Amino acid sequence: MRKAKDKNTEELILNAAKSIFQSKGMDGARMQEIADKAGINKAMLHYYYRSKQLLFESVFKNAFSLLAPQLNAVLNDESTIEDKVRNFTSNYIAFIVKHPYLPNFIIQELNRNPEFIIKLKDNPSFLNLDKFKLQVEQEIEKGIIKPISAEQLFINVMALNIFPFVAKPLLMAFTDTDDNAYSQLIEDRKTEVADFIINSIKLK
Amino acid sequence: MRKAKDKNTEELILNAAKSIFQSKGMDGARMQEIADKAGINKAMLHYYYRSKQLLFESVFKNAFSLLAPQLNAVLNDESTIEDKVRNFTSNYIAFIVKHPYLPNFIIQELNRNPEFIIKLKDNPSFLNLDKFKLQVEQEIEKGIIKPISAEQLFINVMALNIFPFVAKPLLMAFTDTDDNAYSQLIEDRKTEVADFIINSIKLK
DNA sequence: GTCTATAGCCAGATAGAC
DNA sequence: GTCTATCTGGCTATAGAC
Repeated sequence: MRKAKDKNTEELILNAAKSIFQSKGMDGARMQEIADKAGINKAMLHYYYRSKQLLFESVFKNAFSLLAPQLNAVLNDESTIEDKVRNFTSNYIAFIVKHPYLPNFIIQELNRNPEFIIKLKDNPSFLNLDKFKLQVEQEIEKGIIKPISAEQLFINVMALNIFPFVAKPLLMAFTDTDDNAYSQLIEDRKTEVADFIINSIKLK
Repeated sequence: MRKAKDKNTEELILNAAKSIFQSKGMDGARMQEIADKAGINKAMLHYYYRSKQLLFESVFKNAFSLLAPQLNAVLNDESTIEDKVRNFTSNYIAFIVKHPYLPNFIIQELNRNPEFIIKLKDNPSFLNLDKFKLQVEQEIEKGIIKPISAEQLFINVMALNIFPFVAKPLLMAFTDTDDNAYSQLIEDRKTEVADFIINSIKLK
């Protein structure tokens, strides 16, 4: 039975770096703070990852590789659009509740450095919407859903699911809710969002 | 007839700071870069705004005061929910197209420093959802729209309108579009988003 | 592999001439 | 009000002992 203490140093550093980078961003993070969190000294960070930039990239790729596969799995399975929307909404919200800093971290750092995504797109496991597009067109033709562009539908699903996490402080202020009430709002969205989307696109 | 050159130094600095802070964030911005952009030297920044922190706060409050009044105006006018959704969507997207860095800046900096919003909430012109809530309840009762919580509806409207700007690099990659194609997607959303929402909540 | 000490640089802030 | 020059502190990164 392994304890956390058995983790090797490299992993300790990566976990500490994840936590600091995701809450403060590349520019706001301090190597000293990462070292403190990992319980080792600054020199070790450079010994294992050479520079702040390389340590950051390790954390970023690691974070991104958590998000994309889940999206792909849902988009490319054999279920109907309606089921895809329901599964995605419920699963993705549950996932992000466990990793609340993740979407904001990804979005923020991609805005800071948009060229960065070019590297990611080379990866063969990167998101591919082709199958989803085809399916949307087919269901429209069959009269199952109303006409909508697959891209717009995809953006809507992403927006409705992810935005409440990214803009949490702003939305808490606007809706005048505290942390508990806001968590409840989010919890409700696991089904609310799917209903909202399905209501909009489904033909009676 | 005033030329840009007639602007006083304080304003020059604020505009330069706006541009740099909004694209790089508080931590990524450099006073030297702001001075260069304003065409003056670093000492002047401190002469007028004392510290980086205070200069940043001026920019932030300035940016925030652009967003909130527009929201309030739409939410508190006398039109129906449907018209509110249509007006808001079309106007807000047009507004953000002109200030593309604004939403991301606000969201990012509020995440970095969530206590900051407490100061903003004290402002009497801060967003108030009471009237909107009442109106949603009334239209539900009258059978004009389907039952939905006003907060969830509000979050949905915000998410669908703002997220495409905040997550632009990510969504461009996922939908495999270039800058022009993405601008077109956004342009289409001025009506698409309103239709999407109305379809979902309106009773036949 | 892990540590302490420090090099070297860069950013925010200030002093002081004009 | 505006400038140049400089201080001061903090940060990344490395040297070198163990």
